[in-house]
Amino acid sequence: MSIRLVIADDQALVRGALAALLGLEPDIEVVAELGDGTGVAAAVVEHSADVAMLDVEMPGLDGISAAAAVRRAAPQCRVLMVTTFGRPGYLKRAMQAGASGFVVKDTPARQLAEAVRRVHQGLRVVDPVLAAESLTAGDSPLTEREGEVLKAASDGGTVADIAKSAMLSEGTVRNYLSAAMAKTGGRTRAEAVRIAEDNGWLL
Amino acid sequence: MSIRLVIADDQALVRGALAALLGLEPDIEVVAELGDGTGVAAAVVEHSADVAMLDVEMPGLDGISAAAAVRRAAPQCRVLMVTTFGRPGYLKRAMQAGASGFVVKDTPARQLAEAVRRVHQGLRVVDPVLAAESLTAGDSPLTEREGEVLKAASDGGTVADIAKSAMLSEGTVRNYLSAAMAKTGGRTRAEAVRIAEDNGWLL
DNA sequence: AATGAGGCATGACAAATGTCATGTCGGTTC
DNA sequence: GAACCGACATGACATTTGTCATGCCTCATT
Repeated sequence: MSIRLVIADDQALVRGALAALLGLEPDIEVVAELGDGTGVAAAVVEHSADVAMLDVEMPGLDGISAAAAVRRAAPQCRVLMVTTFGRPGYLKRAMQAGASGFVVKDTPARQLAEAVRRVHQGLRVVDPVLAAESLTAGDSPLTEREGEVLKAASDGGTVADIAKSAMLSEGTVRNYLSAAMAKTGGRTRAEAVRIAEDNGWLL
Repeated sequence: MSIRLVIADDQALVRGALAALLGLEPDIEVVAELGDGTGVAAAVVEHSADVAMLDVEMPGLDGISAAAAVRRAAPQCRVLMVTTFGRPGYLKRAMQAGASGFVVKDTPARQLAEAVRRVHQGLRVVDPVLAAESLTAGDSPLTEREGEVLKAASDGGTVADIAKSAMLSEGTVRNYLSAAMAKTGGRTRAEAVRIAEDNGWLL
């Protein structure tokens, strides 16, 4: 009885490579490949998949939301997150969203297949380097609103824009940005955005 | 006589996938794989490669500089650029640096192999979608200094930082940023940076 | 019930940023 | 050679941004 696997990744080349490499394993069968997160839960149900391998960064529905959707729609299906960048914050959020494993993309193919098997058996798989970083970097220090405002700022809008879209006074927006800068250690808004992104605090 | 190919890409999975896919072709032989741009020219010389396949975004030496280095060190070796994002500006700069081809990563494997062959024969290969975008978006409107300052700003530094590192007065820096914003159409520094990056004007 | 901690929200003030008018230099055009 | 154009460079001025003191509200603790 082979493991039925669904793969979602926006980069066609990576998706194809993953499918080809893992499909070679005798005990793994790739039943669906998706280019974004929106259809993942449906595909899992349709093909009664055992494991879903999801990229964190995807257009449409992001990987973490997709993971949550999969868990809701098919609780028996395990989720293994695969990511290009090892942002520590993603790890914790993915786990909270119900993922069973979290590995980075340049893991050797053998270990990827092994990770799929472990996850299928109900074990947890976490890249050790990332786990260590996660402990060091810890959670996001930003409050909900702070993160919200900083995310809006990351699109390059002015304070006035953000204030309007978030229904806040301009002063309040500045205050949140100021707090975000203090907490991230950045000296400018742009720096704060960069630091928060690098740590996976924005998504 | 098979085509001797060198592959450089920072993502191990992609690099492996490219090597595996292209190595399957009977007339292509992958003689070296690199994870960054610094050693590419040396590897090309050492293995007397016919074609170098380079990613644009790489740590260390970027793909475009690496392309130029390859052309200098081994003029008979053709360069094929492969990129994740189709930034129009990269295309032109890559061509000026001596590349013979430019394709995006989610091109089907067959066409990638075909692109390698065409390049090897001395033909030029350009992704048609990208070529069209390149004509629309055109060249970077930024002058040398404007680009330089905008690039410095993209790292999140303050005006004072940039002024010091570029040996310019603060007023001058502000002026360049202002010009860059006007030319990109961005209303803030951050927006200008984003637009310039998306168009491949910064690298 | 009182206390205190923390998130949310705001406005006044200081500091940084963005805009503009101006000037120099080197190359092109007439 | 004169006139012109564009890139480079600067300082003065208006606008925007970042900091701070303050107040309100909720929730957990005493």
